Amino acid sequence: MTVTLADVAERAQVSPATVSRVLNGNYPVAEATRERVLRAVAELDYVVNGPASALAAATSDLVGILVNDIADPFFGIMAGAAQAHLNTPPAGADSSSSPLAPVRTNAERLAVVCNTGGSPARELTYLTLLQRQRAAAVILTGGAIEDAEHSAAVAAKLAKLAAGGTRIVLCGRPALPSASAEGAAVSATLSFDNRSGARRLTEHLLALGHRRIGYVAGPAERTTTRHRLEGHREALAAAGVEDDPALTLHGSFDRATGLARAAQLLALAPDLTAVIAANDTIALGVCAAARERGLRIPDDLSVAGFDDLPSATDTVPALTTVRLPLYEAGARAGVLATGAVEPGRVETVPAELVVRGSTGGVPVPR
Amino acid sequence: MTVTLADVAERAQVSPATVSRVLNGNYPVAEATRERVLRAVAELDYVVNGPASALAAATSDLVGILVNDIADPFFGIMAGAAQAHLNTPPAGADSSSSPLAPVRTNAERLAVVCNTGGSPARELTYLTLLQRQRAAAVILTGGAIEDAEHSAAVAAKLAKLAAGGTRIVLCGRPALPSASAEGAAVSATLSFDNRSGARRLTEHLLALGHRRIGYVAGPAERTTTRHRLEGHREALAAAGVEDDPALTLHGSFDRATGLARAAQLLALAPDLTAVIAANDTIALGVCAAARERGLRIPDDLSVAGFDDLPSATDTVPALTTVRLPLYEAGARAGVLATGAVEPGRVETVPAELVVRGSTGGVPVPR
DNA sequence: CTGAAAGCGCTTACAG
DNA sequence: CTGAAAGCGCTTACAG
Repeated sequence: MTVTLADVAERAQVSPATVSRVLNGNYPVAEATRERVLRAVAELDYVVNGPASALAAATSDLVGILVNDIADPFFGIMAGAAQAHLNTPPAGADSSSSPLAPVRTNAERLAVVCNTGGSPARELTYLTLLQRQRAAAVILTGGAIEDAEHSAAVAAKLAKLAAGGTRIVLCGRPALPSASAEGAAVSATLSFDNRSGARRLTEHLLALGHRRIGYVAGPAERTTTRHRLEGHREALAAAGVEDDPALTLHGSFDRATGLARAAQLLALAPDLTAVIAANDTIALGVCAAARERGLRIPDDLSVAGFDDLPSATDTVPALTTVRLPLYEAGARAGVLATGAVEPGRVETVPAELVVRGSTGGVPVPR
Repeated sequence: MTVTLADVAERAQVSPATVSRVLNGNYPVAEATRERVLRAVAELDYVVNGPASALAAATSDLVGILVNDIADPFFGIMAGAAQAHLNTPPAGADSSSSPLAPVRTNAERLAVVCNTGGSPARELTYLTLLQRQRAAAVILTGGAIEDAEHSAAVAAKLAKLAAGGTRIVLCGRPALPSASAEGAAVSATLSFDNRSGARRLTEHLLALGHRRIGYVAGPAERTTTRHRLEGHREALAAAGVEDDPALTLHGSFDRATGLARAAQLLALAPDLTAVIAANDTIALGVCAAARERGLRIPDDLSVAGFDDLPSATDTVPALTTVRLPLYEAGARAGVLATGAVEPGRVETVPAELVVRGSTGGVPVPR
């Protein structure tokens, strides 16, 4: 019923092998033959059978992109950028004029975004599914879960994936120990400089005179949460400011957390003059909590976020935050997932302080 | 090198056929045999070869979700919901206790999100790639491009996909003519009631006394754009209010469009008392433009959006908008993509007016 | 309940 | 430059 390669071969009066060669462009084929085959392909509206091709060639063109939350633009921006750069020709190559250029409509890599929803189990499940599909590459985005057992399971899975020829790229996730077998399996790591960014943000607040600073952190078990919190604490320690544990509250990386935790913090410690959110989305909730309490930003309360998502400029005033070049990082991850890199490469993505209107001086006591 | 089903069979002292049966749980197997096989699977850390399995069984468990912009939560919310409901057991089934329950870690469907970026060519490319993978289902989300040639190409492709056994679900996209072969190929359509929602929104503004209403529309060639605009115009016509073509400007569904177009509108027609944005993201840009011009919302200018994204409540004041149950719609699409439905089903997703602080009475002339 | 065997639709040495 | 043939790793009637 479905048209197969054999049908094309018959119509073009050549062997299946020749059709395969024309389609893949990996062997020389006489121009006249080539044209005959292409005409037959067009006439029969032939579409390669992906599984059969993947089985025979022992490779596939599937690239999996794992994200923690697909509804969060933090991940959407990275995933979209990665996907857009998966088929970027290596610089200098001019495939359009090469006589061996593959002609498949399907020469393109299929970038697929897999949403773990932050669940360790689903992360592993997706990795297995991608392993099963013999994916060409896997890009893991965002922070990792810090649970010894889970980390070991992921590392082991990545090593197996790599052993099977799948390229692994970490984007926004700390590098695995490079000495370990698992670390060596990772093709490339783009690690975000969360710690430095967070430190600079807190230094900014300290410079403005703030001493009582609330902190709404993300899930306790994520690397992103820990690194940002550590940067914050480093800055406090360096300035000799007490780090009151009661001023740090954990939650999810979402608006609801910001709203709830900020409300708690403000009720608990009315002397707070600033609240730092672990990311911009949480910061939106913090701003909402401040509004509910009738606090003006930044006159009564300074608020800051992290990431510099597009929404950071939609609050009034706009959010002071730490900019992470998410699009650029995602794009780079896409290139690394396909290009030829010597494994084990680690690049640090810089985090830049962006001061806007939501932070200001310490309110004068009334 | 990689462990195959034959290796498992050898270790478990059974035939490959038996291993396959245990793994798929589609044939009765003696309990003792079953256990032996499972032990061998675990010991060898066996992972099914997806392509081989798909080739032999002539099916795959890939489900493609096409989105126009993965960085936009409008799509992220739907895609995430769909993905989360792809493996929902049909109501009433209790698979956990069935002795025939498949034991593959990989029984799950692999939901993959494909980002077209709004490009017609990429939409077609992805459909071909999914066809090539013999996808179990394809969910197309968001508005369609209204270009006769492209529409025909998509419809033809969908018909072929369906002929190959792929289930097709449209979510947030108008139904194809049900009489046509292509329409019949679509398993289910969830069409958003954009027109009514838009009409109700404009009626709300008219009831507040607004007569000069600007409109920042989406891309001219998308169904979503057209339907929302038609609803707006219906309301104007019904109220006998002139529809000044100069007050409608087109752009993309993004913040930058809202900012630029609103600035143009306000410069062009300073007598505007309200601006409607085709979606919430555009509305954020409209609000920014109003701020830049020193206009207070809603005292000087009423602003409204569409979709009721989470960000709609982060503006100050919160955005009046039209709520689309995106999560619910995506979840339903996920269920329809896997469950057994008689093809051709069409469901309308209601759009509900949500009045918040960004719209108010007409400003008193000063 | 289990096995032997054919077949799914490609790709790729191996010859020529 | 082209073809015949083996093989990729599964699944599934067909027998028993």
